[in-house]
Amino acid sequence: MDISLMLKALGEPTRYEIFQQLLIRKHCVRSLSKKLDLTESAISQHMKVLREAGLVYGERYGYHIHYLPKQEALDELGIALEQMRKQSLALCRDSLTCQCEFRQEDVK
Amino acid sequence: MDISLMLKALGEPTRYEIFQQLLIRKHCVRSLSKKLDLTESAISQHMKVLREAGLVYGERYGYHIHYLPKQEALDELGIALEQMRKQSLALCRDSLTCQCEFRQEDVK
DNA sequence: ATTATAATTAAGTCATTACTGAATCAAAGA
DNA sequence: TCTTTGATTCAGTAATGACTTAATTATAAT
Repeated sequence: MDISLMLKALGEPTRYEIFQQLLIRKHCVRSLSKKLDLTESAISQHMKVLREAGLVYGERYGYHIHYLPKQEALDELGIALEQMRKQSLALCRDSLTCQCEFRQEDVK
Repeated sequence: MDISLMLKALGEPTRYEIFQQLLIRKHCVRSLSKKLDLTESAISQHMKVLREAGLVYGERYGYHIHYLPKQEALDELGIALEQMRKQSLALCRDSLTCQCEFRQEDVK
């Protein structure tokens, strides 16, 4: 799974809001469209992005499709972030500096 | 701190790459510019976005400014994600369905 | 003070993308 | 099978934003 792709999907404010709504309860496209005051078309397109990032999936109930967050995606994201957190802590401890190999004379 | 803003900042592939580099060691703008093959101007603009999202900060050493990740930001992001993970788990357990209040006849 | 250097800002361009309305599709229910 | 309904796709538009070059700023070193 592609962390960068997930972040890109969630980095769009409307999609982040959609995702937050899905964490409260499952929603169909129309329900989200009403709640966020956007066309069903717009919501559907956002769902596609979220789906392709592996963040959500849909279950059909009669006429509706209920979308909900994908647990494994959140697990993966959590793991990735925990790793970053640890890397950052290590960096603080070791205080590795950039040697800044490049001076102006090298540039031209 | 604004989670959505952080996700937006990291959601851009180049900025994500920059941030990954900063997790390895501190970098100045020129160093990143060489590594990612972008102008210093472009890097500087990305740094501004990352800085304003609270994800990085800079320390001056002589002529250079060394940028590095901000620990608290990663902590906050981690906490937010852990909460999402738990919400998602609860949702699975309770299987709260969308009532789908809106039918076609309501729409027009 | 003057000079050197890295970083930032400004202005403009091009590509990406979020959105709408209309048309189409796919599954459900009769 | 035929109809209904929700979701998706298509085509086009407007806004956003990533990037470049050139100009400017701010700090450091002499």
